[in-house]
Amino acid sequence: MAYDYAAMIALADPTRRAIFELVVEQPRSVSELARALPVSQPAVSQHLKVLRCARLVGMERRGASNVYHLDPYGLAQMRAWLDGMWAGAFDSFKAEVEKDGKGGT
Amino acid sequence: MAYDYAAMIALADPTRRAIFELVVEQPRSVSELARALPVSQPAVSQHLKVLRCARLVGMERRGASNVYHLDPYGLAQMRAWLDGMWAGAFDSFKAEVEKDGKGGT
DNA sequence: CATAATCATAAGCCATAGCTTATAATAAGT
DNA sequence: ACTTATTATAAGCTATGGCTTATGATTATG
Repeated sequence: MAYDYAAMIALADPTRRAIFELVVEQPRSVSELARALPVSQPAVSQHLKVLRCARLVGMERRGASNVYHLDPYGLAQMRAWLDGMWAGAFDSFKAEVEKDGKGGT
Repeated sequence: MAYDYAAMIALADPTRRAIFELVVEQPRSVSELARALPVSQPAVSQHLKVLRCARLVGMERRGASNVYHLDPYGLAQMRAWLDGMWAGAFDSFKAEVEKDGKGGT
């Protein structure tokens, strides 16, 4: 179950980050987001699609509005990847130190 | 001291991720990396520049070779951002629950 | 000193990502 | 039923990002 980096790719775009942070603050509809940002509504919808595929946000219909909310899954996945990478990095570092350390003080 | 997302942007590219993971595994020279990857040496150098600006990797001259190694700073920064986002998300979630909860069971 | 090896930068090419306008679909209000 | 509001998708434009080849600088090697 290799990590597909979708969340990271999604958050690499500044507009998408802005959208995401607004949604994290509180659930918001598409028009709300579009009004709060310097881009068109279709642009927002396109970005929301990417965020949704990365499971960073989820949707809920509310009348004619689509209210987007945070989906913790994407961040959790990302955190898991980071932790794994961190552990691996630490192991490498330790191995490196041990190798160099044989001639040490 | 706002997070500038440089690490996230850097890791959004698949080639750069491959380079980064090789470097995490163990320190490697540019030519080593170029030989291990299906891209040219200049491409590798360009990617390493981005990774270095994001403080994901560091460099050390070793004769005519430039040996790149992991720099924990970038990952640490990213983890800090993630933790902050996580906490914020959790607060929002809590606030949301409390607001809805007033009419509960 | 001459040759080979290693690397970073420059210049140019091209696919892609993000934006726009236009439009169709659904829901609410009158 | 008609109009208004909300949203997703389609089509097209353009800037940008990643790749290439070419080249100059630095270092080891003979």
